[in-house]
Amino acid sequence: MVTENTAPNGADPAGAPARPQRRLRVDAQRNIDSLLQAAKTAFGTSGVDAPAKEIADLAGVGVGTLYRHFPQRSDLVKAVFQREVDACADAASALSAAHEPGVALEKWLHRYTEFLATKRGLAAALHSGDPAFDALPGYFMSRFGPALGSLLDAAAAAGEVRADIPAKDVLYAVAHLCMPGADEGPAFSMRMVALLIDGLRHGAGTRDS
Amino acid sequence: MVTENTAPNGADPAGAPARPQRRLRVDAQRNIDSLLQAAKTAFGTSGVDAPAKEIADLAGVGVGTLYRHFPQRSDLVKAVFQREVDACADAASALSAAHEPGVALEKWLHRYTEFLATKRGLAAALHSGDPAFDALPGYFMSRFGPALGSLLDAAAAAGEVRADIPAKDVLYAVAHLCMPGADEGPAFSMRMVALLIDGLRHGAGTRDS
DNA sequence: AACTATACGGAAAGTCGTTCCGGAACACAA
DNA sequence: TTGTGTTCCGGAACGACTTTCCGTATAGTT
Repeated sequence: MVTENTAPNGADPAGAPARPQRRLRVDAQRNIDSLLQAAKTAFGTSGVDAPAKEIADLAGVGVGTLYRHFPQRSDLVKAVFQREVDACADAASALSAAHEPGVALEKWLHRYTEFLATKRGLAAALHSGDPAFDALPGYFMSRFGPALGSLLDAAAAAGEVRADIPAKDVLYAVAHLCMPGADEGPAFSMRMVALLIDGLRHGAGTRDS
Repeated sequence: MVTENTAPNGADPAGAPARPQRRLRVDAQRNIDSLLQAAKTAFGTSGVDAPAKEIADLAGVGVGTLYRHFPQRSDLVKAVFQREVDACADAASALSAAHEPGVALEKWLHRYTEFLATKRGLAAALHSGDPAFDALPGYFMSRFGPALGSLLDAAAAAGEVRADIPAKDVLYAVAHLCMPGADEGPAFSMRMVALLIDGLRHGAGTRDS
């Protein structure tokens, strides 16, 4: 209670990221940014179990600073995850403003695929049973669902894609495509590819096979 | 090369569990059994990351003994996993011999569900990208596929279930049902439940909906 | 400029995984 | 049973990493 945690956000991951109660000192904010950037990089190269020292060094700060802002390791993982989810979700409206609906949709799906590609290690952590991560899948959907939903709606309104596919299905389909584990086998992936290529884009009203 | 690894089995996980080249000393075999039992328990209570000391204490041996038989942590995980897969798969023929085909199938599915329930933590490890675990999903299928297949065939021959459902689909369906993460949501589970209840058991020839 | 609250850095302490080796236990033969 | 060679056990020792702690440095304020 005394020294209130002034970490990036004190809000629950599922809710809107509330503004911190007290404004952070500028160096603190800068270090937090550096840490998140460094953590993202380190997670990519050394996995989510990258040593704290490695992350701190990469960020150019001491380990004490890391633990000041992210008392638990899961806090750092959550923050990185949310930051990247936000970046990817926000890209939707930017793309939507800069391109035709169909193009925006296509570009965003590529962006989303990139996002998934960097989450190979994180996915395992998310499903590891640690209750600290319970809220993240919900956050994932709450951000990506509407983001893709509006792209899909716009494209459908422009007659470029069919309108009967829920955003959620597309999100899951692509997510499964990018998970080459031994889950469903190639057949599942093929079905999903078919859904995306054949079903989504063309057939805005007609559909064979 | 000099001191050949005399761990539980030197065979590849996907193949048949070959007999060790040299016979183990009885105390060694006993300790291996204790370790596997202890590891199973510890994995259940503390997750797959349970401290080595905890497992060794539970087995009543020193940590040195643990590392003698399972030089890598993944070796222990693999051994526990395979042992439980084997136990569950072997239950199929036992049940088949002791019960009517329909009952045997039902009982085995319950047994399989139990198996999955204890693998919550293991599943995360399996998909963590560690190449040591790459072969396990294949082993999983190579044991459970035929086991369930024969149960399914027998039940189908007795006219108690329909014959057009591959064992693999049932395995995946139940596996998904038992994974309450944020993967597919309740709708997916419902579809799978429907497949199992409605599709599998009744409708051995007819099917509504 | 002086002052205070906040934050930084890295040393130190604690925890856990892994290695190592002296001694105990086993298997086998006589 | 006793002897002998081999295998195996146990836990201390070592190293890597996580986490805490506090003297020092700096941003923000008057």
